[in-house]
Amino acid sequence: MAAQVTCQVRIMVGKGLGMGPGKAAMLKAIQATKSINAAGKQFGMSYRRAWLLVEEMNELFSSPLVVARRGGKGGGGAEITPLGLRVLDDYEKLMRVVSGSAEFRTISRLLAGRKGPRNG
Amino acid sequence: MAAQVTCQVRIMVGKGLGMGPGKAAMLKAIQATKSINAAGKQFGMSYRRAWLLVEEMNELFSSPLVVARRGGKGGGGAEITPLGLRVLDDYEKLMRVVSGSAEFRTISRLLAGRKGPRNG
DNA sequence: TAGCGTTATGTCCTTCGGAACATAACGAAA
DNA sequence: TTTCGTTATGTTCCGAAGGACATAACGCTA
Repeated sequence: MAAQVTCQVRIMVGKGLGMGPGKAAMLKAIQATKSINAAGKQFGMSYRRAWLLVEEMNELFSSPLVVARRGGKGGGGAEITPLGLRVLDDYEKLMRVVSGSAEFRTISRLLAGRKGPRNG
Repeated sequence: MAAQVTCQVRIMVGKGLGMGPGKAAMLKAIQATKSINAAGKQFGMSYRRAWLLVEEMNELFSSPLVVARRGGKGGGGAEITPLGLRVLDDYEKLMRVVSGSAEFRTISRLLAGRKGPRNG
């Protein structure tokens, strides 16, 4: 069984990560679960790490991608803002552009046809 | 001064990195310098690390992307194979596709217009 | 044959990202 | 006012990745 060949796109701000697969997945999961905690758990991620990702995203853009409230019904929750939705949509479109490109398919084919079995 | 917004593409094989910015840069530098050692130094990289990158690439594809010889005139050297050249070309084309896409420009603009100054 | 610069490879050490754990704040509902 | 689940934040610990250092192999050239 050959390991799957996939691609990732990272948007860098200076030397740091602005937007990537992890943050995008986090946005999507928050959109679905309305909770930072629940979203993080979908990836086997500690709440702390999930929250730090959200914090990072919110700091990076001119206005937050995620708003959260604590206390109250269900203990609290979170949801993505219109800006968050827009960024998420654009990122996913970009992923489709790359995944569907002839260049990716070419490299992918070359990588898939390698010799021995590898981990992963 | 706003930090520069750039993008990276990573081709993953299973959980591991198949081709990315570092390996592509390494390929390009070897092509230019005909030396793993000299190529690595261009990025302030130890010879060991540079060689490990090459080793990894050669193992990943069905045939090597880089061939090296030791001893002889100049102590030895390295160069990229036709397959290496092809992979490098395709990767660079893919980078241009992403960099030139409307989606990247959109996210880039949103990131560039953020609040406080950041490191990087 | 001695010298030189590069490839090839092993070992130790440091650094850093993330995991694990702990704790406080919050506000609706019972 | 007690309970509950979530957000918010600090501290400590560990493993993996990379850097530093050491050494051998190699083959042309002088």
